[in-house]
Amino acid sequence: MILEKKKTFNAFAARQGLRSTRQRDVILDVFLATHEHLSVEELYLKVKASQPGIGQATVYRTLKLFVEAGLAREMMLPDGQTRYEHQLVGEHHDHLICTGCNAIIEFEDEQIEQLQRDIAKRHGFSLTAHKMQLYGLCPTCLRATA
Amino acid sequence: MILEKKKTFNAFAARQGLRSTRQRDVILDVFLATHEHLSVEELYLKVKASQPGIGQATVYRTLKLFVEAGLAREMMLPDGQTRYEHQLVGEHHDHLICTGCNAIIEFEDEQIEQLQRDIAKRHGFSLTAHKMQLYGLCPTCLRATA
DNA sequence: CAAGTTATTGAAAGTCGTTTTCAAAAGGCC
DNA sequence: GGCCTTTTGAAAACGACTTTCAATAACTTG
Repeated sequence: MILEKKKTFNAFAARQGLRSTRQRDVILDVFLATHEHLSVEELYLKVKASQPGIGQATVYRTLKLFVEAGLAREMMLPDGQTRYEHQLVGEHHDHLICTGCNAIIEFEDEQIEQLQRDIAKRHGFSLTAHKMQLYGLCPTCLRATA
Repeated sequence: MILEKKKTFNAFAARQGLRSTRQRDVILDVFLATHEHLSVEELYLKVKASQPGIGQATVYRTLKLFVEAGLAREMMLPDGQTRYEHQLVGEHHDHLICTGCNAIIEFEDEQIEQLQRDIAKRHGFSLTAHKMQLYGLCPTCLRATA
């Protein structure tokens, strides 16, 4: 699966006439090895740990490429940092976010997606993307608050 | 209705021990007179037109108060600016956004809200808020693209 | 209503995430 | 290996927003 993603990126790079560099390889490896919703800063630290000397700017630039290549998705939380998560082709999930501990739970709901398509259709829109975040307190934080 | 909102704010101000100032009155008037999803910058320009000398910082500070008072809602679009819209008590709508012309259409869907509550419940969350944006092309932009 | 206390203000400086600039370095092609 | 072009890192620039701070304005109290 990681190999598959690397292929996806290489295909994209070839299509765009991008050069293959050590930096991009490292950043892709680091990104693919994670499973959280990481900020650029966090990614940058991991990258630097594995290859000191790689600059932040390169990490920023490369993550944008991943989005273009379709293997990452940007998400903006109210904390003001852009975070990146893996994007599996054809799959799109949404987020349930705990405002207590910032935990993020992913979910998918085909019924909601269908209703979203209905709404778009009703307004004559051709839908290309959507974002949905539910905010609340997770069971642990609820218990702590009570 | 505008009067009602002013009362809401005054009540909030009194509760918080806030002082009543000319600046806050002006900003509230300007805000209530709008019907779009305005950025702070846009609001600031309108405010300055009506009362030159009011600073940006005051507009930023005051809009946050409106949110706390429950009469405005923040929304962040991918353009990086925070926008504010009116918030009617008990009503919460979502947005359908045209990526061509940036038009914003508001909608409400009780079915989706119910499903959201179900999802939260399933994960043991106590839901406090949600954000949902659908992105696509509006009929006009669709026609222009074709 | 004057005096004192405290909140509020505007301007400017500061933050912080992100982007751009630019010269040096590296990649790919002949 | 040379040549042209992309990519890079460091530092500067950017832009939205927040903070600082001294001046000013709003309540409170006597």
